[in-house]
Amino acid sequence: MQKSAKNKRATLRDVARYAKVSVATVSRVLNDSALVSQATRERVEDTIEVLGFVPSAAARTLNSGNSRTIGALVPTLDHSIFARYLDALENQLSKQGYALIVSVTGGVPSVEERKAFGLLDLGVEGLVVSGCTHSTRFDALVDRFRVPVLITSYFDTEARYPTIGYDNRAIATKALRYLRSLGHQSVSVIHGATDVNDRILARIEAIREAAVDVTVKFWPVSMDVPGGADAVREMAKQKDWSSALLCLSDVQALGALFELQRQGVLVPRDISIMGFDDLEWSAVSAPGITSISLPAREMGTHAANALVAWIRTGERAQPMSIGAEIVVRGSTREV
Amino acid sequence: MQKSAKNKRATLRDVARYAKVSVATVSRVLNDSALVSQATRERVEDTIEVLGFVPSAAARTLNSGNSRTIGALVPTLDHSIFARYLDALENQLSKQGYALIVSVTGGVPSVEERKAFGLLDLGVEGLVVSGCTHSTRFDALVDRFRVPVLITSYFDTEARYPTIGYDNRAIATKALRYLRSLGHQSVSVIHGATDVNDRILARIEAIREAAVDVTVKFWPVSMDVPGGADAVREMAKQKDWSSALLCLSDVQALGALFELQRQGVLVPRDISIMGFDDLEWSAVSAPGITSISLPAREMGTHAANALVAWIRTGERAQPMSIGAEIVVRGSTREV
DNA sequence: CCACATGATGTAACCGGTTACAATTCGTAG
DNA sequence: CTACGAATTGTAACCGGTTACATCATGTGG
Repeated sequence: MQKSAKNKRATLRDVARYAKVSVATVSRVLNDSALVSQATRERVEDTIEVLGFVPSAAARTLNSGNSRTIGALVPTLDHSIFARYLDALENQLSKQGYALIVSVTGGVPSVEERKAFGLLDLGVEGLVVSGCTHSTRFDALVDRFRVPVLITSYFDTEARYPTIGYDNRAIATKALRYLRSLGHQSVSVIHGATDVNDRILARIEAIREAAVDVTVKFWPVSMDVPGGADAVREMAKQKDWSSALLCLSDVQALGALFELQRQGVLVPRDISIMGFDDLEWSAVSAPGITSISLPAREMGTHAANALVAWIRTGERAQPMSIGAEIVVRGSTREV
Repeated sequence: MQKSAKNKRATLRDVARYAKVSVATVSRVLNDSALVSQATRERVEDTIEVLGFVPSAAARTLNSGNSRTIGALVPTLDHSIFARYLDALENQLSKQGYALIVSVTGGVPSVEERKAFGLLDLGVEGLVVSGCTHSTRFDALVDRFRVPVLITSYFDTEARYPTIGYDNRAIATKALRYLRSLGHQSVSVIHGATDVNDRILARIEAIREAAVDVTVKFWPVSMDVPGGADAVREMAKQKDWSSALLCLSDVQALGALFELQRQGVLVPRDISIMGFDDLEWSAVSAPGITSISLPAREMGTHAANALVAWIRTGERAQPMSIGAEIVVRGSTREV
């Protein structure tokens, strides 16, 4: 094997040599910058084709300084809210020429730090972080890399970074008020773990502190369909029934609904159920589940736009509250 | 402002100058390569700390040649199978030091080509592509970049690239056989669009060609919960009932179940329902839906391992079939 | 026929790291 | 006291592009 490496990719210099022009000319052709004669341009393009030349992203990044990637940190992909949000985020970023690098943190702060470092180390131009409590080490990291950071999934003008998301406290209060307006005086709140999920935490705090004349009891279970069923079974065991169930996630609401049906309890005649997230099947279950619609796609799109604008202009993004609406369906009734 | 740029990030040369050592020494400290005296090392580390120096990924990539990223092409993130698969893929890649860049194609070949190019252009070291029909332009692209490509979501030893996934034909046949074994002589197959989804296509073909003594009728609807309900409504309208419904996606099965309940048809007494994918709520609906469990996580993990091994060793990955099991629940009965 | 504008192309430095190889220092065996 | 080798550290080339600036060939007005 001669020094002409066996199957390394061709470089710009190879093209230049082969086409008998200078590297500058090849570069000009690549960036179709004005001043190259038609004849030369064609010759170079042919050579590029023949050699199967492909410019190196790393080299380009090295002198332009931008990697055209942004990083997203999410607790999990295996939850439709995050998946849908990322779907929209990727879509919008892609339109603006950015690629999305996804890192899953499991909601664990130490993992989040590690993954954030990995993303920054890779040279992402910005970071979007979803719903987790951030550490001072994370902040130090961000300071160091001087990179725009956006927080999503909750809205808080006081936060260290611009937030784009739902005002979880307001939403939760709204839900509780709604149930109260239907006449429910006692509400059982079914929710997931609070230690790794500050969205849930915010909702719970708001409900606890709400100046609404309702007796509230909290039922912590896992954040999935079986969790909702578990909560109902526990209520049955303790013979502790409220007239309304407020599930801080629709998956739990579905589990609760199924379990109540299994036990012969009629919804909404005997018990009303209200969920959060407005997942697609919440509209089609029997009865449909009254829920709070969180426009995850909208959040993703806005986050993409805000972050790219921030990167382009250098002006810090503004916090943005994404509205959420109560979607009334058959699972709740007036008492 | 002097030439000492205002707030550019510090470079390795800055550190060298400031610590009064050579660039080579700084580089050695960074890669904690053996031969640096303790004193020098500490001095350099302090300087790095003081200047807040952060090595540039692009520069590293430029001479090492590897970007430590791999790209994934998926039709959508907004579907739990893909989200779960990516979750596992990211997890496993991350363990091996690779970051995951996600691109969503919507199942459109032209978009797939464009996004594939974007990923390759970014310098990904490998590509994992899920469930879409690939074009010759895509193949040309891959040839050109000489990058390992893995196909997931279906299994086919004849394919142009190594596949890691479910043998959709075998699975579909298995499902049909199962229904036949329960005594069903006529089966209505509810499925999504076939033009953008070759997994569904493979299942349909297998069912059509299966040497099983069953009358089959196909009901194409949208691939979501409302779609399943639509199919049932259409059956009601046409008064065209089979004793069993085979839904090629659990979301459709759920829609069908809800719609049947709404119409007062009892499952499984009047009609049996069987789904695909074994989504989490399939276990908790009332009745639970008999389904085919597709271990998406397992597929993601295997794909990650196979691709990384391929990149490391240069040896083409072997195709791998991921098993799928029938999970029997209350929605099917013997007739 | 010459001066100068204009277009096309080449040269070489630079981006920020890595690394082969040279150079220097120091300890100590001869 | 000298010499040789190990331990450190420095120099400069290189990775593969971009780009400021120099160079050169034409063309046109004076």
